[in-house]
Amino acid sequence: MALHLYDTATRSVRPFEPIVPGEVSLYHCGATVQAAPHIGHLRGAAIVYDVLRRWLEYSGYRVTQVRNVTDIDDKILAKAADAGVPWWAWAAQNERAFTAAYELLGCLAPTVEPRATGHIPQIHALIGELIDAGKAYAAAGDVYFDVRADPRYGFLSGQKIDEMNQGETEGQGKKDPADFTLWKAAKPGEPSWGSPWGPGRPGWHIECSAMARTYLGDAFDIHGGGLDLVFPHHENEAAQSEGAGLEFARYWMHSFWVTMGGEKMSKSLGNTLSVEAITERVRPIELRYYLVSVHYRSVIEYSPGALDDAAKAFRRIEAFLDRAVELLPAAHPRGAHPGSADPSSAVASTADPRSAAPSSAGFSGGTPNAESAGASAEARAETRDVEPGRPQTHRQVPPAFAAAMDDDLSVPRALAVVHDTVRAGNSALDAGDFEAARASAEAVRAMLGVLGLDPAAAPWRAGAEGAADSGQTRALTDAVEALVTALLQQRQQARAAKDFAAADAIRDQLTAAGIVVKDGPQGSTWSVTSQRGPGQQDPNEQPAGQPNVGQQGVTEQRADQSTADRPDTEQRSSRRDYDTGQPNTSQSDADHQDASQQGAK
RNA sequence: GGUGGGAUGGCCGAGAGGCGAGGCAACGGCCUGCAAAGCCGUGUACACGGGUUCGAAUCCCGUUCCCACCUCCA
Repeated sequence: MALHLYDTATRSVRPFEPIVPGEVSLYHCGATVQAAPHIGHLRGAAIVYDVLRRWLEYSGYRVTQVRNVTDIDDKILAKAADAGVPWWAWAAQNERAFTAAYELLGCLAPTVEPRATGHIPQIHALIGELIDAGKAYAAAGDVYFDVRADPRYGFLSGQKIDEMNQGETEGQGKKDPADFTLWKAAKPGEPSWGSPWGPGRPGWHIECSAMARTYLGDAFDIHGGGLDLVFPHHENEAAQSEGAGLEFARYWMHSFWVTMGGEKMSKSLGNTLSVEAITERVRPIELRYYLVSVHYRSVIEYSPGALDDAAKAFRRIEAFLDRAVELLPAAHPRGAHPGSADPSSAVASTADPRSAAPSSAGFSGGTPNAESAGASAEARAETRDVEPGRPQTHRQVPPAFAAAMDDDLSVPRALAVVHDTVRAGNSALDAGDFEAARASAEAVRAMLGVLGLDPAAAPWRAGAEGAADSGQTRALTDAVEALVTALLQQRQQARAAKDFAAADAIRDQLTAAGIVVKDGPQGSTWSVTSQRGPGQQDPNEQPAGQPNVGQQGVTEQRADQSTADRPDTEQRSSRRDYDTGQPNTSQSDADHQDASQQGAK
């Protein structure tokens, strides 16, 4: 089954057929940078489309993704004025906040991220064409779109001009209250650009029509945005572009909102939740899992309990990957071949100097090529066939996962496949069936990659976080490492001597310090956890309030003999490398993030 | 007033005429020195009332409640 998408314009799921075979042009509305983002923005303006783009790319399409930044509008001017800063400073500051949040949540950089103010000439051109076509008219320095001149007006939202609540704007010179502004005449003290109709600035909507045309042409495949943009924003965009004779978008996608207390998250209601507030409670990757785990056309009613559950569900997946790395025979010395064709190893060895350490415990579940031939044959048998001619550079994903994703991005069903695969992998691990376990681990990583949730991929893996650590933090980490290792060695001796009281006392001591110890056949491992895990939070607490929970650490250390003299130390996620040694499975998914975004102008 | 979306087991959340997605929690078991992790097992869920059907959470009619858009919004 090929990709099917729900199209708002037809209110139905339609088979996706791109204009140009093998390529997809995607435009979706990013932020109007009037304030800092909240998690609703991140889902609706970024993560949903990031997953779409990743799935399209996985499916072999070349994707051109345009996510705009609207950096001039009434609210920006008003809020900047309130704050006593220039409007452009206000816009830039918020844009940075959005960018930081997108990155924090592992969103790939779009192909281009154009700003409205960078496209004034294109806007002028479009308005001129609309006037020439008799679809727009100038009045006292303003230019309006003539809604009555557009027979199709309302096709997207189902609104009828005459049925609408006409709580309309101050329309001096408007022919109809529903007419909307293409060009706003300058008011004193406001920024303005010269134009054929006098100085002014673009109205809302026109910038998207102009930018979509600039980067994607007269017709493009998918237009997306939050559901609340359907009307008037997208309706008006379509009217403008079609009015100028452009075909515009073939599919319209709309992501649902995030609610809190049953109501849409919004500034005016004050029920807004910043990324920062949430990442006090869970790690960013866990927040992403939460946001992604609900179908994009369902509302997410935020609750701390649901967030915690999601984080736990994700940790289960992660734990399997860790376990696989730990238990699978390590025979693929990471870092020993800096020139390896495997990008993940290249990234690892440059981004994290510590990864140059000789194949330390738990670092690799790789296997020599000889036996992986069989494994990959097996893996292939149960994975999706990629269409001929499409790049086959990824690990492959189980057919059920692909089917779910193809069915209007049914991520919840896709995640069920992930969890099923995790269970199968854990069973295989228990049974000592390494080939099956390896295949499961590979499949899990492939699926997570599509969702932007592969813990070993770029934004989440070590270096990034580790490198930001100060020397002092590093020293602290080293100290903890040494102390825990020493205690664990004592405990090991006590256990060997069957002095379980002493052994348990040590474990209790560590537990009290927030360190969880796990005994396994290969020795004990430990990890840092907060004393009050997310699950123990009062579910009724005000989530936007002061968070008091530390991050769930994911540091995993071996405490067996080989660890004692291991020179490198680990900080939380710095040792995420789940490469299990499949030959030539390049991780293109892991690479995107490294290409930094040049596009924003 | 117009236009949409929704109500699923203790919680989250898929599904969409027959075969109980998945996760979290709980309980029992296996494993473990004990834990942890993992695995196996355990739940007569589909707002309410009618109807269609051999069969309905899924279709139809009605009812109740919730939300969104029609003004800025991801």
